[in-house]
Amino acid sequence: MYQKINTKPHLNTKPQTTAHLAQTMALLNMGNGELEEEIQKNLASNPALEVDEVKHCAICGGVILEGTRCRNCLNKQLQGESQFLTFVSTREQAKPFLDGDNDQYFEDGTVDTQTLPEYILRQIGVELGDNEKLVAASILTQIDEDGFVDVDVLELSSYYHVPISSVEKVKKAIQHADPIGVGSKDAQEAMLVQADELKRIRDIPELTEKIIAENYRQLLKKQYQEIARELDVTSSKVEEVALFITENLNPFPARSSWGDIRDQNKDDFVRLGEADIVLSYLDNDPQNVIVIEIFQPMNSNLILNAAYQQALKDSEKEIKMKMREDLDRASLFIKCLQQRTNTILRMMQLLVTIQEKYIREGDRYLKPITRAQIAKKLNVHESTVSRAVSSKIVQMPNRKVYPLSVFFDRSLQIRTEIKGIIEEEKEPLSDLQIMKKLEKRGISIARRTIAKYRDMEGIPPAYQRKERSS
DNA sequence: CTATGGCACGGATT
DNA sequence: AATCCGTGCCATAG
Repeated sequence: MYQKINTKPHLNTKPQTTAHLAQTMALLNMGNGELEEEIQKNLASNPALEVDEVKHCAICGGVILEGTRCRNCLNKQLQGESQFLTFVSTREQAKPFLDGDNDQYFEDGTVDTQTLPEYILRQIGVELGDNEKLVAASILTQIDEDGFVDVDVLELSSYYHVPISSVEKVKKAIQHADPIGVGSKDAQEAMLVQADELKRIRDIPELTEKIIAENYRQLLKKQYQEIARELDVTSSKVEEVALFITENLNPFPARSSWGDIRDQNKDDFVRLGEADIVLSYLDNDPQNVIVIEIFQPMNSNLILNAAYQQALKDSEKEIKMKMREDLDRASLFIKCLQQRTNTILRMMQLLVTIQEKYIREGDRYLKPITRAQIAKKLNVHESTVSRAVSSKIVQMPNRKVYPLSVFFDRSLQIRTEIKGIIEEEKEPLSDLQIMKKLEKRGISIARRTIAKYRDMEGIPPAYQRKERSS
């Protein structure tokens, strides 16, 4: 049904050669971040490849004059009876659709590794001696994109011939510099530093640091009652601390924002503004059709360098060979890119039709599907779907960001069902009782599995759910 | 005796 | 071939 929308002859689905095949697969595997690097690499190494200043719609090929979406396609698709619209957009065009409140060291949600270390160094430079500056620089070059670094104090101290205390002083200085907490080993340490810093300015809940330090795991799982039990305080005290933490501390100091984007699996965080695919409602009205936008990492399309093509004709025979080769590589690369976009596009159209209810109405309506089923419907190999899904990030109409694999989460639906049951319960229900309730609704799973799902959602066992706030 | 969590097995999925 | 996920069994706590 959706094939009708895309009647673009130059987008052949079947790869021609093995080289084509290999490259397409490689590209498909990449998220936009990697893809951008790959494109840059090709641009740099291949003179036959060029960036086109004129923006073309990747679907209909028409020129996009202004605005964010191709009017041609919009109109054409609106006239058709499709339940959704599809676009291929560039980052620049997409900006208004992404959350744009990034601060100075952010562009597209990633840290500019040039400026963050410099920024910090400038702050702490005055209070450090020359040797200490070297140590600071060395630490700062090692920080990762989250601003974390595992400082090997001993090694640094012997390498730069400074006392261990100096290295520690430097580390402390970095941690207390502006994005407070950078230079820590992990999120836990970063939050401790922030708590420490805040303590100087105002009062903080008394158990804050103890809980971060000793009950970190439970904290992530939101098992407040359990923590309260262990520390022998009321659970409202613990909740107070938890609230304070979410409101005032930032586990990823080098990132600008953190909110509901947290996945239950403790280290699974997704960055804002990094989406490869954005789903939204037309004109932001939930009544309207869903708009699918696939992002290209570059702000323009790639084309063959016309001058280079021209030059080929006038060249000597020996260079001709090499130039010919460059041109071939360039056009192959472009083809593969189109292929990648096209595959993702087709897949998204199918996914959105299947999971429309989930997208509009939430977790309860996610249908459990597998990549293999999608592959069958699209007539591609399942590994192709796997690649297309992997390392892609999708932004839902409600602006939440998830890995594309949410569409294939087999248990999400049941998990929310369980959450619902527990929220409505009067008396805490044991896992076994929940199981029976689920069976009445036509869902049959093992008792053990309920326990697992509960755990994933961070819900404590029945005997700890005695008093409910709310 | 009941409720729950740890470990590990086997089948499905990637 | 590697990984993920549901499940059964068993130990432990209450």
